Amino acid sequence: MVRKTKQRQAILTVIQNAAKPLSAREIYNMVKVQHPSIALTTIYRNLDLLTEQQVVSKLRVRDNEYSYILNAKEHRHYLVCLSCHKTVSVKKCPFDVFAAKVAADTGYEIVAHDFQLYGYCRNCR
Amino acid sequence: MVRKTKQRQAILTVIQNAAKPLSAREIYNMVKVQHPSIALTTIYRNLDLLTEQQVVSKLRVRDNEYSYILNAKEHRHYLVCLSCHKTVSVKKCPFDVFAAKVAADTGYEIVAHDFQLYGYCRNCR
DNA sequence: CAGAAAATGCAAGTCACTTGCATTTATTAT
DNA sequence: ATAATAAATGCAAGTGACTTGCATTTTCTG
Repeated sequence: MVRKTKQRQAILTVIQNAAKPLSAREIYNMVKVQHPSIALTTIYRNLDLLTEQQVVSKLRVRDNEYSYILNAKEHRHYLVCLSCHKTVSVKKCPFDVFAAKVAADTGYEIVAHDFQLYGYCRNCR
Repeated sequence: MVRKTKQRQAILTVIQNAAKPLSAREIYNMVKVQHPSIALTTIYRNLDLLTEQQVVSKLRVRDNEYSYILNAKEHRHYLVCLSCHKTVSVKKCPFDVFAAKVAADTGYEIVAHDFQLYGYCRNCR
């Protein structure tokens, strides 16, 4: 049973209002303005929960560096600028078709995929 | 100037003889048999170097969990069993065609991508 | 409104990886 | 070969993200 807590709502509000994907630390700092006593633990626990519930996506910005973004209605992938971290989403996931073929070839049941693009945005080029 | 050291060669040998991708810790444990005094630091430094040189690929098994695999001649992607970690490679990278379109749509210069499939192998299903 | 379960905050812990630095070792120029 | 020098190593300590245990607080349900 998942309860509606002030902390959880504050975290979600921050993510909803963000112009870009935020790291756990950034979310922590922003939520702290309204909830000075909130613990980092709470941020992590809620981000895990929200990710499980598919409310947000945990996005890998680079090795061991993740940020969170509100989920679009449909499955999305992201293109992250290596310089300024500006992120845009890619409309269509090209892999659903591909996945079926790989499954047939390998005998694996494919249940998930990661796909992430990296580059430089117009400004940073 | 990159030198040929015993440690570096031992690390590479371990990776070459491995039947599956190995984590830094696994490599450390295996190299230690021949080089008991080797430091974990050395493993990490060499894995970074070998990755830069594109001798090996750093493969993300899951969040914050990486393993290393000898590079094939060509660009590859991998399909990892979530249960037993058995890994197979996917022959063709489906992304090259897709990339040009995304670049045109977004104005980004795309320099890298991650693509990883997850599932269950025949045995684990 | 009471009781039970869920969530929080705090402190301490873990784990992978990094850094600084003195020492060793591989290459090179002699 | 040998000495000079630059790279690589090993060790110890540090970092940073995230986790865990536990007592306390809060939400929800009956």
